[in-house]
Amino acid sequence: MATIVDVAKKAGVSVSTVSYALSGVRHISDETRERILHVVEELNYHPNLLARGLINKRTKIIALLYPAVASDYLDDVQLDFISHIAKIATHYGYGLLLFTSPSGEQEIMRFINEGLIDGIILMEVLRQDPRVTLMNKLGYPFSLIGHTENNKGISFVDMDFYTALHLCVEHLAEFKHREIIFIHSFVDFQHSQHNYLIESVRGFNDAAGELGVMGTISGCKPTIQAGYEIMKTLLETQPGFSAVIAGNEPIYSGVTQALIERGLRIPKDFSVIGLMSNLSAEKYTPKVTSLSVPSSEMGRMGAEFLIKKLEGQEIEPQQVILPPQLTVRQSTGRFKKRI
Amino acid sequence: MATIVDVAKKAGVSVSTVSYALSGVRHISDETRERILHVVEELNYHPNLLARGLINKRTKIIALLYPAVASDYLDDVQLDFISHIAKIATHYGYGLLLFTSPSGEQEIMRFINEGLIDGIILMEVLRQDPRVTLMNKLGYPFSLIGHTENNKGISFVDMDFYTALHLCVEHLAEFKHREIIFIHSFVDFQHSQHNYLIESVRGFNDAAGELGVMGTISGCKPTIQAGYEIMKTLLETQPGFSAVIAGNEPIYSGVTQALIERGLRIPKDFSVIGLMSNLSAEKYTPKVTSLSVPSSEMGRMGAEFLIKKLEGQEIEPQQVILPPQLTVRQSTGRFKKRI
DNA sequence: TTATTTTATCGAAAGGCTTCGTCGAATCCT
DNA sequence: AGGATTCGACGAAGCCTTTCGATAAAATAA
Repeated sequence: MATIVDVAKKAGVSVSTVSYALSGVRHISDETRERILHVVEELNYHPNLLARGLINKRTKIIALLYPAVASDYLDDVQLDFISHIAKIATHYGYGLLLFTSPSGEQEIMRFINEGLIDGIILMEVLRQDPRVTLMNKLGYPFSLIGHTENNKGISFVDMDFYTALHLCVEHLAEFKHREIIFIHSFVDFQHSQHNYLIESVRGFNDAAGELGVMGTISGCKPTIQAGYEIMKTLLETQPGFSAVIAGNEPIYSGVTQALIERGLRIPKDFSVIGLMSNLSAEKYTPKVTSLSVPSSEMGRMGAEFLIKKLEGQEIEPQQVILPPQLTVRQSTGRFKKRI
Repeated sequence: MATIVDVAKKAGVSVSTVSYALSGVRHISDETRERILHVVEELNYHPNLLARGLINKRTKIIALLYPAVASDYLDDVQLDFISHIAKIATHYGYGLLLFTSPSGEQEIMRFINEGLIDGIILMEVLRQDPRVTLMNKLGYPFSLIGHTENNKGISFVDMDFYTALHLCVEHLAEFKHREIIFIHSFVDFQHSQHNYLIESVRGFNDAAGELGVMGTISGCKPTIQAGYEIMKTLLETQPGFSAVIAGNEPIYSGVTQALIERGLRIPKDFSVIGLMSNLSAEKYTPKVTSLSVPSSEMGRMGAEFLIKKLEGQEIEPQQVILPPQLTVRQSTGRFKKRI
């Protein structure tokens, strides 16, 4: 592996000259530069990033702390975030380091102190997130996918979940549904500090109130099985409802399975809206009327906000809350009394 | 950010003493060590990974070169690989750097020469892969998900795609299907060097020959739309067939949509096997009889093979070809003449 | 008691790069 | 022509660790 010394020797110049020739920080005569560049090519020289990082305190590596999911897998939306963040990072010449988000602040401190990472993108942010508080205090560069309660000086991108659920209810109300159930995914809602959950619930309740429909909220683990079971129970215990908003893809799938088992057809007998990616929504038959998180957009922005901050291009924090988009496909229809 | 010098000063010892106290390479008296450890705690000191890496030539970072898919998204199986590799890496204290696989060998050389990465995991390997040749020549640590033609000295994990497709055909033949179509995903099959594709096709053809069924091979882009269109065409031009093996999830989805549009029911009128993850297979109604790549297993092994090599635990190359597993669910059934 | 080994710690080099200060040579000005 | 600039390139310091060789003190052996 060739070092800068090798290049300098072979080109018959000093080490610093090589450095300047490559960085352009100081002027080097055309002739010398050409010669150096030639040797660089010849030896396939690439500056050692460790040595360079040791000096600039910049590594061009950012970290994505993604949620350590209980179910051991990431859902379609989260994966969309990740792949788009990776794409943007690569595009800007950054490496993306993947870590399951540590619970403790200690762990975060370690990452930061080890000097390997220029900045952090955080997912699954809580309303009051100790990780955010910590990084803010340390003045460490980061951006959020999601947001906290107090966002002063923080760059983030999120979706407006309040309006999102409002839209869903509106859509169903237009189809004359009078009893709607929102099955969201949660672990422990009572203590949940996830902003998107709280906002979703608020939007759902407000819309139901405003539009005079009866809205019920239910929740289960984000698995097909759980969605299936809760839906089966609901069909027995709550005879009046005719529409469901499924909080994510597995739940949607479980819900439909319970419906089909009951002989209920979508959308003739029953309407279902799914919160899932557009790609997932197209996979089902009937295609799913879906409220899709603009994950590619959010991933892109989350990454760009951080990178721009690192490059010193943006000093003002960037805060974006994207509008939700309801795509009406074929899983929702006009209300018909259940038999 | 505290450095080792700060620790040394505060503890009243030399820098090297601190280093030894922390690494345990040389003995340091209990008393001194305690004192140092205490200061370390106090200052929240963490060794700078860059400085350390500059010396040991080890960074505890591995890179995953994942395929740069044209369709701009990764499918369920690939995502499964990635999330499991990330998990294992974290578990062993390694960071996982994500890169879309560079086409050129130049790019790979750059990664290696920059000294940031200890080893590489390669996905979407070709039969004769220049990247593999290169890394072999350089003696650079790597492992493969998939394998090449000549695997001497290479660690890899793969699935037996020959047997996989053989199993699929067997299953359909048992149900008396006499005309089967295998729709795989490809970009340019003529020049494809993907081992899994070649093996799949071979397994399909051999099985068809042995079992006396008529096997046709078709291919399209891995999108729902493409699957839908090719299936629609096939239904018109090739009246006799009653079963399809869909090469991946979007194709499966497109195929089913074309069938439903034609009024053909699964599995009553038509059988479909999907090559997809078990999780995806469970999402559909009817649940999909699927040939699932053991992606979690493969991701785990791919990562472990590399890490063990890096840690010097395994000198012998590890080569594993996992058996395919056909899970019979509800999308396949006994042959019935199409009307 | 002197010589020898062991123990506990220190100082300095090395790893590869960037950057600051410097200096000789070439160019300019008056 | 002599002094002031500019140009082109060099040497050395510094970033933070690890590690090798060395040293003084303590413990053991003769």
